[in-house]
Amino acid sequence: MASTTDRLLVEQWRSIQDAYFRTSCALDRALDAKFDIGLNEFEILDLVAENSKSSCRMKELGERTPMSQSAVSKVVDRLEKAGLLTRQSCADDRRSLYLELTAAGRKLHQAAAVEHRALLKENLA
Amino acid sequence: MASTTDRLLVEQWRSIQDAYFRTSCALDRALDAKFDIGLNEFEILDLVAENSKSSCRMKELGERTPMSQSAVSKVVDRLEKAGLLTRQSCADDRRSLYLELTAAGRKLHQAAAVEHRALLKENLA
DNA sequence: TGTCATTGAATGACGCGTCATATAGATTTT
DNA sequence: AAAATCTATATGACGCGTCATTCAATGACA
Repeated sequence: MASTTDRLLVEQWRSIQDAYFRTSCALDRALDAKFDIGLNEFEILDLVAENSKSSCRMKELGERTPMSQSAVSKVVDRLEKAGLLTRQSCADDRRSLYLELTAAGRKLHQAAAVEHRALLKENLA
Repeated sequence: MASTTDRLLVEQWRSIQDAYFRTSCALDRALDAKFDIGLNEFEILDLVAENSKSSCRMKELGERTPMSQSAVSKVVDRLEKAGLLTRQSCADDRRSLYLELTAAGRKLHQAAAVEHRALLKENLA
């Protein structure tokens, strides 16, 4: 054991970890510094902005993100408290909630997205 | 804005995130279930096991891992409490500490490493 | 050699994510 | 249609990582 295959695997994994850490830290810091939101907050904003025309959100978000359901719920809490989006009850299923960006949310998202893409470009490949 | 380049970037990033999450969660759960240690604990064990012949550890670990210095300190705390390694003071620089696996630590590391490599093989590429 | 800056490590407060659970509303079963 | 089950979300306890700070030991420099 401790074959060269294993060593290569471990090295590959470490470099993935490293890349992931670098990128997500860079994103997180920049977004926090300039827009006062964390990376997860931005990603939820980004998802909501992406399909700002379809159905009951919370649920869908859970499917489009690796975050757990409760994490999403808490991120949305913060975004709502920050006045960036609203939860609105859903007529056809009163358990569900629609999420909608506020004007402030849309504005912040647009600005932050520019930064986000730029940092991705810098950090990926 | 919202160029196709940007969309591609974002997709690339999401797939990296996804891969990272899947792999690290799988590792974390398996290691915790079978050996009662988390992924970070294993990685420190792995690093210590790797160069079990050289100098003052804590410091070096900080350089070989994306974890912060204080995170490393706390992981080592847990490993020490679990009886898997020891901190030993360093003759030539009394601020530094040597880390050494205990017999139990070595044993657990060997078993866990097999699992770890197997899961990496499953999840990468 | 006495000051001043630097370095290795530990610690406490804090934020966030996870798990398990709770709750209310939907759906199915009989 | 009542009972049982399932589904969408929220919540609280808890663990862990980060930041800022602290402390002791080292090194530099006058």
